[in-house]
Formats: sequence, structure tokens, C-alpha cells
Amino acid sequence: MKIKQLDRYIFEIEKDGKIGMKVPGIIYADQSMLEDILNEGSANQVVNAATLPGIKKASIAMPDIHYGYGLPIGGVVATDVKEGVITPGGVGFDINCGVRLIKFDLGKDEIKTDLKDVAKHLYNNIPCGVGEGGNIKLKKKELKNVLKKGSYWAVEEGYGNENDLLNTESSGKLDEANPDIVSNKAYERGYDQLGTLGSGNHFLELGYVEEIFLEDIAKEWGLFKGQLTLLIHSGSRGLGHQICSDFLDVFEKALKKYQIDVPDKQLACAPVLSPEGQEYLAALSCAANFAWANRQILQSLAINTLADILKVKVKNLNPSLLYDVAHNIVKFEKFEIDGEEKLLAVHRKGATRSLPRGSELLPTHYKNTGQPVIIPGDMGRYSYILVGGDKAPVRSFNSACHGAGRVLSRHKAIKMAQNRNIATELKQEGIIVISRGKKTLKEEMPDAYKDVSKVVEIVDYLDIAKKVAKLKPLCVIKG
DNA sequence: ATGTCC
Repeated sequence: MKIKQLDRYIFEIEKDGKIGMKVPGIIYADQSMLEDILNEGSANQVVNAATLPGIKKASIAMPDIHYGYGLPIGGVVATDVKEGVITPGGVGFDINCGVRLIKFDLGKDEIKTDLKDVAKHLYNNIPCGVGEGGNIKLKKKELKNVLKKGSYWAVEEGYGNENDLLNTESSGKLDEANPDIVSNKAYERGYDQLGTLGSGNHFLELGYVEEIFLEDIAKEWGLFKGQLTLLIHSGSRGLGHQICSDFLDVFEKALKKYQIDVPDKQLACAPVLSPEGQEYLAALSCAANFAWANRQILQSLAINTLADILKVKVKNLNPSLLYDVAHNIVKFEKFEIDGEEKLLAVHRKGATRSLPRGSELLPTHYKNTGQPVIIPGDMGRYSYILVGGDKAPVRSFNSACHGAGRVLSRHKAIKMAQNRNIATELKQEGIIVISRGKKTLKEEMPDAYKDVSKVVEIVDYLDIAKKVAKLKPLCVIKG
């Protein structure tokens, strides 16, 4: 492939019509990241995605790009709704994996309880781990309501308030959801998994604001130095995973039916407006709604647990959701393409929506600032709060990175970690980590990830999203 | 990410 450097942090993979590329590839990264990206094969996945029917402008990769199923994690692909395709490989297995940030009216130095006890209490109260169920057990009729209503269901059931809905992407509900499309197998996996964290890179983290970069915006958003924060990263658990699996079969058959040629079967796709495309959209929306209800319930569990162990009233903590963003999703958004407004299916696969100030998709209270973009790093370093940048519409279909991005695969990380005790190492840094799975901490150790500061620096430089504040972890709960 | 293979 031919790669041209267009700017300090912009690399273009030239469009090669002979291999079916319909648009060029664009990778936002620095020189050293680019080398890793080329070596591990995810640049090739960017090229593959550029062949998808109806793709507009470019097949885009964020600086946290790494190898994934079909499209790389950190990939953004926008297809024309009328003449383009939709692909489960462009969304991922964990549909609406995402992250939310809750801020408190409490400084970390005001905490009198031993952090170890706080971590233990959180760990004991937040169901987590592979395949683990929680305390909420639903019948089919009720789970259907969750799939239809998303965060609204959680709020109706007392796990949150109107303010939470206002501060969740799409208000925590996609209207395209049709619970009748979801397989019984997916339902079976969902009955007891609402309000559970899961495993892998999912986590619940108590931290604090260590540094502020944009004072005005931080002030407007109610952020202050030393402030206690809660970060929750989870998704649609087994239910979403099953929905993705169910549709991979459907889309493989669709390739033949619609005579679509893709270089990688993992990019199996169908026209957005085909029955297959529409059914996937209806099912994906159910999984997305489940994930939003899940994070809303986790938020409520964590806040109550925290108030309990700190021996303060919830109302005195004054918890408030800054924002909840989706990482793995398709959204229908309007963009100007060749001077014409088009409705596009924006696939974000390990990418966060990043709406600039003035966007009509923003709730009124964020219209002047732009959208809070929450970027978790790794459990030993830091996380960032950014704000949607003015160049996001032209550079990335209003998308930013979603995290640090892996440098080691899960397998390699476990191998590299050998007999290291990651929890002990982090404790020496003043971070309490409790994990349910034995392997999880090795898979998720800080060395397995890029330095999120470098990743964030690139989207900041490109004005895709601007740095507002940096968070430091205090205690982390993992599955 | 995931009842880490139906």
C-alpha cells in the first residue's frame, strides 16, 4: 500500500481501485504508532473497509487503532444509507460497549474511609466477571421492555433520574429497537445480566480530577481539581454478543444474495435498507438499549455503595452524570458530501462520538461547549475528559478515539506479564485494584496499552476533540 | 468483548 503523510499526524493510504478501494484510508497517528499499525495488520483492515459499497470520503482510523474482527478497533466507516451497506464487523461483538463519567461534590482529600475498604465494598456490591449474573432477574416480557426503552426503563425503575437521560448519548434509547427480532438464545443470556460489569477491559473506577486544561469548559461542566469521579466502562454483555453472532450468519448469506464482494468475510454486509440490514439495525438497537440500561443501573449501584461506605447521604455526594458515550455502534447522521447533504450510517467501532459546539444533535446545555468526550486510559495511568472539536465533522464524521488502544494482544500480555503481580505493583503507585478473574489483570496491565496521553494529544492537535481535564485512578474494580 | 467451542 502507498502511504502519504499529509500532516504531522495524518497519514493517507492512497485509494487503489485495482483492489476495489472506493475511497482512500486515513490514519490519525504519529510516525511510531504508524509503524506498529502497519506491522500488526490493522492498516490492512482499514484498506479492506475502504471497499465497502457506499463508503463515503475515507475509511478512517483513530490513533488507538488495533486489530479487531473485520474493521479495526478505532475504525470509523460512514456509508450512504440509500446506496451503502451496514456491517456487524463495523460495530463489534460488544454492541454499545461504552463509558460514562459521574462527578461528585466531594474532593478526594475529604474521604476519611480507607480506600481499601471502599474498593472492597464496591467489589462486593458490583456483580462482575465472565458470565456472571446479577441481582436483577427478569422475565421475557420485562426484558422486552428493557430492550425497547433502554435507560428510560432503568430510570422508571428508580435507578436514575431525568438528568441522567439528558446526559446520555441518544438519551440512552434507540427508537429503532424491535425486541421481536432478538433470538431466544440472546434473551436467555440477558435475563440475569442487567446491572453487571462483565470482564475484559470493562471496569468501574473511582478517581479524581488531577489536572484541568480548559478552565472555562471545566467550570461550565462543574469540574474542579481534586474532585472525586466515577468512571464506568461496560456493554451489552452476553445478550449483545449473542445478537452479533446471530447476525454474522445472516450477513454471510446476504453477501451471496446481494452479490457483494468483500476482501474479508469478517466484513460481511448487506444494504442498509435491505430486510437483513433493517433487522440487524432493530436488533443492534435492542442490544444498545440493554447496554445503556446496564450502565445506568451500575451507576446507581456504585453511588449507593459509595454513600454507604463513606457514611454520607447520596444527596450530599450530589452525584451527577457528565456524559455517557457509546463505543461500538452505528448511528444515522447527516453530513455534507460533495456539496450535498446525505444521511450516513456512521459505524463507530471502538470510537467515540465527538460533537462540536453548535451541533444540532447536542442537548441544549452542551450546545455552547460541545459534547463531553470521555476517554479512559489504563488502570495505572490516567483517563481524559475532552470536548468535541470544531474539525470533527470534516476529519472524522464527528468521531474521536475511545481509549488508549492495545499494544499487546490479550494473549501476548498474559505471556509478557509472567509471574508479575499487577495488583501489588499498582498498590505501590497508590492505586487499589480488585479483580475477579485471575488472568484479567495481566491482560489489562498498563503495559498492554499505549500511553493514552499520546493518543489524546493527536486528536487534540487535530481539533477532533480538545483536552478539558485529566483524571487519576484511586481504586478500580475489574471482572 | 464472550457461558474465551455447539
